[in-house]
Amino acid sequence: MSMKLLILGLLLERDMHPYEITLVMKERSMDQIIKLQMGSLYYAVDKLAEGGHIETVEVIRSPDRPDKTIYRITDKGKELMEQLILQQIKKSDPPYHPLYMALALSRYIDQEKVAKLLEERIREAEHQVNFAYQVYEEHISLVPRSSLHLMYGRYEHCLTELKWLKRLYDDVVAGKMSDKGSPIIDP
Amino acid sequence: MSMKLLILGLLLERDMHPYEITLVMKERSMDQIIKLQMGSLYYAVDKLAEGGHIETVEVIRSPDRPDKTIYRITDKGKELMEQLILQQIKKSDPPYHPLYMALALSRYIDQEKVAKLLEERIREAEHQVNFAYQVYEEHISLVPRSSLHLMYGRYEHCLTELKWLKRLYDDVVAGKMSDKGSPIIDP
DNA sequence: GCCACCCTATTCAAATTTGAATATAATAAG
DNA sequence: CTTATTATATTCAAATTTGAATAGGGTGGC
Repeated sequence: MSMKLLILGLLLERDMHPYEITLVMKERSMDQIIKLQMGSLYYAVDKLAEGGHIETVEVIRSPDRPDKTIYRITDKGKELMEQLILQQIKKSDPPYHPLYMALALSRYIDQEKVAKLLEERIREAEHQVNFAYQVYEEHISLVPRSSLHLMYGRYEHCLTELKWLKRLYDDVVAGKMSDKGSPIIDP
Repeated sequence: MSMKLLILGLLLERDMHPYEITLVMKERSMDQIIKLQMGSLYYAVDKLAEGGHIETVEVIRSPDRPDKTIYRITDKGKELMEQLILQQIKKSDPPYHPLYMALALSRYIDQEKVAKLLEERIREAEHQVNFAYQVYEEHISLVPRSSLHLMYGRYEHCLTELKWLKRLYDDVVAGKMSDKGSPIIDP
């Protein structure tokens, strides 16, 4: 659903063809917030077009390349956008975290392997934190606060994740993952 | 994938039938970490059985109810488990957050509606934080640290989310979502 | 000058997830 | 006593996501 929302949001600014949407997404590092899968994008565009929420402006044909189909958002599309936004704000699935599951079971396997991988993860998480903060800082005077909240929120979530990974790592190398009885202490 | 991991993990403790797995999941509030959809569960069980990672122990037939098929994990299944755990730790997609997208676009629509929904969200988030903390506290002396990290991590993530929602809410009621130029301040 | 890789643009089959339907029994609420 | 909800157990069609395939053109390096 949030792919549809993204498409509608971008078409609000100007008419585009699907591939162009991917470019804009990358430019604005939106691909960090919503997974950019070509298949899903084209699928969502088709569905929106079927439903009359977006419509074809023109098809650009050139002999060597695939046709470009440029779309525009319709009034129906703008209504759908409002609905989708409200719907998304409303529904609050808890943040599912695939690593949680893996970590709970990780004590059954070779702790050295786990530690190695966690190190990599921590390094990546550090990059993500830095990057997210940079993106935030660079946009302070450029984008409306709604977008800024998004960037700052991403920074904070990444930071929370990083701290968690570090605690895990410490326990793994200390061989404590199977211990019982002691609470987790914040650094 | 993490559904398969969950199934393998639980079958490690004892043989079960799929429905029983759902019960254990709820008991341990694992349904907060991984979405519990019956369809997905049965699908994953079928796939695991097909691949020889789990096998049928017995089928209990009773006249009035559907048959219960009880499964056990195989050696091949234990190997798969190790692989899946390492794989999950390795791959680090950034935490996709569907609300981010919605919020970035929310300034285009009626701010009062947004504020109302955010209030509800905040209330829910508060419950989640409290619940997550309770779950953590109650398990301190009962489960190994690997599981405890999971619970504490969940608490922290929920807390980060809550703070974020509150900042958003403040800006929405102050009508600042379209403003530019000022940084986000932590409370 | 050619090899390898990235860019442009889209399509497709296969895997997976979703959401609801099925059918019966037990328990609770009024 | 009757109606509503919850528990038992699984299945299925439809929607969606994934991951890779396609196919020609441009670009940088050696």
